Amino acid sequence: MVRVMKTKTRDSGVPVGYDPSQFPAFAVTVDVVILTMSEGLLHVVLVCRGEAPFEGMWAIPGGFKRPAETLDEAAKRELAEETGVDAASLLSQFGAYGDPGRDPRMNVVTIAYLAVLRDVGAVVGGSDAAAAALIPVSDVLNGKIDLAFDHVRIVRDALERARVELEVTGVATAFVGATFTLAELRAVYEAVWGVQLDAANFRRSVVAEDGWVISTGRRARPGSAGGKPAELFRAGRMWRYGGPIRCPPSTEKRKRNR
Amino acid sequence: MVRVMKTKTRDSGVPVGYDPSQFPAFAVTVDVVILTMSEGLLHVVLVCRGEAPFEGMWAIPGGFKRPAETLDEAAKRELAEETGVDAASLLSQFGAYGDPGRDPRMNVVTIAYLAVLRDVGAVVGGSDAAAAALIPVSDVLNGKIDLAFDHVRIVRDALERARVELEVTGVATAFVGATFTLAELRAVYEAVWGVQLDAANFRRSVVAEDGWVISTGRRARPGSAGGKPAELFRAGRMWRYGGPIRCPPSTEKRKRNR
DNA sequence: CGAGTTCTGGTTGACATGACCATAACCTGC
DNA sequence: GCAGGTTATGGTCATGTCAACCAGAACTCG
Repeated sequence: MVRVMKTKTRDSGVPVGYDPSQFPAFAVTVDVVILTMSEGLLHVVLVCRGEAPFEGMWAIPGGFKRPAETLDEAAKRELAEETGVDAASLLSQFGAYGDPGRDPRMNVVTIAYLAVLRDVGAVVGGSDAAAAALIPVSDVLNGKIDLAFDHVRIVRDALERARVELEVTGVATAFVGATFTLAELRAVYEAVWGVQLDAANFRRSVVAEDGWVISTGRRARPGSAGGKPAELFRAGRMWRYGGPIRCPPSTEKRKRNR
Repeated sequence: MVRVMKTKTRDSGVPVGYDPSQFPAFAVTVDVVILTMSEGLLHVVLVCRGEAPFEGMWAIPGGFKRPAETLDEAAKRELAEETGVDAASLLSQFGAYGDPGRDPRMNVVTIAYLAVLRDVGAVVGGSDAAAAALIPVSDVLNGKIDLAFDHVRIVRDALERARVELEVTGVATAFVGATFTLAELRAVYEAVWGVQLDAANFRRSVVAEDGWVISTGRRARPGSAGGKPAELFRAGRMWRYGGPIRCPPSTEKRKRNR
């Protein structure tokens, strides 16, 4: 009786005994893929399951959507509960997963969100220390660490989303601290895209766009390896259409161009 | 008891009396925004609701997800039931909507899909003629036609998705027939993006990419206005990364470049 | 102080893109 | 058949974009 489009009288394909007035009940959950940079590598926040099924396996943090909250609010709540962070720099929905049998016990449809954090220390510290951890995404992608349910696929899709988000919205500053050097920012692009970028060209592209990064006048302390101290920037406004950096074309296309 | 991450013992923020072992039940529906070109304008397939609430208003076709099918299968089924089309050229999920109160009767979470069709005649004909119709998307966007539930927002998001899809996957050929002229293809870009493209440059860009369109050797019959008969093409493979045509930069940026 | 490292600006050549013009091939109306 | 309009298609050219590379500046470490 609910949301049934009565415009179509020929509802063939309906299994016998299926009563349209009775809608099937689902559990709706919200799962959050939390990405962050740590030691030059892209990491994802995972929790260790304490119950069956998949007991002891790693999984994406998440939980039930409540009837009185929106999906975005549910994602925000789950993120806060898991990491203690109130507002992520980025929290965007990127997919829904409802394959039958993805949860062996019942029908569950989950709405997946991508979150990007900059404050790594607070993440692990703020959560219940027992089971939350930062895992390199490469370990998840290459199967070194298997995840519960269909969470490997969800992480894979989240990374794909992060890649395009990085290109079109310029979310790179969400990964780094309040002030950052251009090398740090460049490391974000290189980690998410898996490419190498020329430092000089990167600087030109980023600084050229007005308001994308703002110089603080201060300088960072060089690392132990020495080198000229880098300029410190802070994030300007994010872009709606087109960030300053484009993902370079794939190698085969590059070769064809020569 | 289901999907509860037991890793966090401090589940503050949980309302008193909330029993985690009892998950809230939701109805899960799948709604399909069907876009097609008709008379040079972008159109969307809508159905007229025959029941309360929103009786007599236009709405996106959709229906309940069944426990035994995936979300993609549900979208495919709804599309087939509504239009009689078995396989759309494009059918991709683009968002989930679960605001409380979006359906006045109960908790409904809907997964929204974007479909692109080429065969306009079969769409309206194959469906129950009573209530399905092709409506120009402009009428929906500017509020000339109001939709049931939050469907206006869903259509808006679908169009936005179509815009980026057109740029990165080159789904333009999904809008036109099996064989088409470059003018037809160009009309798709112009309608979806709301821009004007130079015919000569468009041809160059499209033909340059190998395998994107394939010449059939035949020629179309010129319209009543005359003109040189256009070459007929058929669609090649779709692109995974980057179609041949880029959306031109916004006007303000264009002016800045001069 | 010298060697190594990192940052930062400059140059250059290849490529992509948009604007515009010219011509070809068709129609309609006379 | 011919004039004039219309569409398709190829050409040119100026401009902007971008990657690759080089060189100097500024720092640390030994």
